Amino acid sequence: MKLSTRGRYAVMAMADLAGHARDDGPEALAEIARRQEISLSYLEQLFAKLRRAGLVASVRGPGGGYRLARPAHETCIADIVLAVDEPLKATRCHDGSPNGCLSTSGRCITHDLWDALGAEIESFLASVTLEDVLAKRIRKRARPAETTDSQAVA
Amino acid sequence: MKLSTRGRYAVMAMADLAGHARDDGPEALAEIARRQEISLSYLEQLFAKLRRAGLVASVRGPGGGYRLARPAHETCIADIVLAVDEPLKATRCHDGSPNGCLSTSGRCITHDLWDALGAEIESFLASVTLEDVLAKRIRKRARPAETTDSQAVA
DNA sequence: TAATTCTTGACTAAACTAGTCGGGAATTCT
DNA sequence: AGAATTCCCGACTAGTTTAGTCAAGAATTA
Repeated sequence: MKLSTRGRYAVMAMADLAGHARDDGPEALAEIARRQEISLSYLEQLFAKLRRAGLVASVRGPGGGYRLARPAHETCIADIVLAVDEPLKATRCHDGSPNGCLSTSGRCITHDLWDALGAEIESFLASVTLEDVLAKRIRKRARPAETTDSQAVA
Repeated sequence: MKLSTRGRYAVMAMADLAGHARDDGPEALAEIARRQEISLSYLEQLFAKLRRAGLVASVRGPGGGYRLARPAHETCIADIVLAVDEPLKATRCHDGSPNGCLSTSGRCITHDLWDALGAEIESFLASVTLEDVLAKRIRKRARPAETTDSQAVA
């Protein structure tokens, strides 16, 4: 799971689309571009990927545009990010882990750590839907109490 | 909180240092570089930042090297990553959020989302210490049950 | 047929990553 | 003192990624 600005632009645009979807009428990219202050050509690239991933459907011609392929409460943020941010090529780890292990031979000391972090991020983003974002229903997950005495950090 | 390979290299090196710390004798960077297959010059850059952040102490001259400034169970991963990955300059959000909001005016629709994600990542990395990594004591946090019917995602 | 909108591919300036290189300063050993 | 070792620091760089631009084309509607 890669986290880049591209993914964030995609989520912004999808949230905008979800918010402006009026009964079955598609929304033109130009409108989204204007509202979200993203260049149209750049948005086109993002939506090409979102369409290939099956997250949006397109309608051509005048009055055309894009609409969500599934309702907002069934489209999660992880899907969007994964659609536009192609999985990072593991430069070093040859252990099949896409989460950033850097050892050249076998699994490195920190392998499990990055695995766990990747799972953490993905599970969080998979738990939030577009509807949640629109409704500002973002759940901050409470942390379970510490077992070791590691210290808190800003 | 930025997540780059630089941060991962730093954590690898710190874990190596923690694992090879023998009673008060400092460990030379050259050894860490050799074991972890990281270029020495690059490691020097990383340790310069780690030293400025107060995570390691240096000893010059023959027999010198670096040692942890605090015991391994008091050094958390978030500290290490924050020390070497300087906070990303917010290209767009002017709302003081360092977590990736992209709106040019005020807080955008997805502002809270990235805020929550940043907190999630940081809280996870703050909960893991170097000792945990060495002991392979990585806790995968269980996810609370869903309240909405958002779907699971690979 | 003309206008609108999506679709695709090639190209690009700026920034960032992951380094390299060269010299210098502190310390210890002989 | 002098040499070796190790940290310290800044400048430089090839390659990649980001965030676009530009141009042409295909589908649809009026």
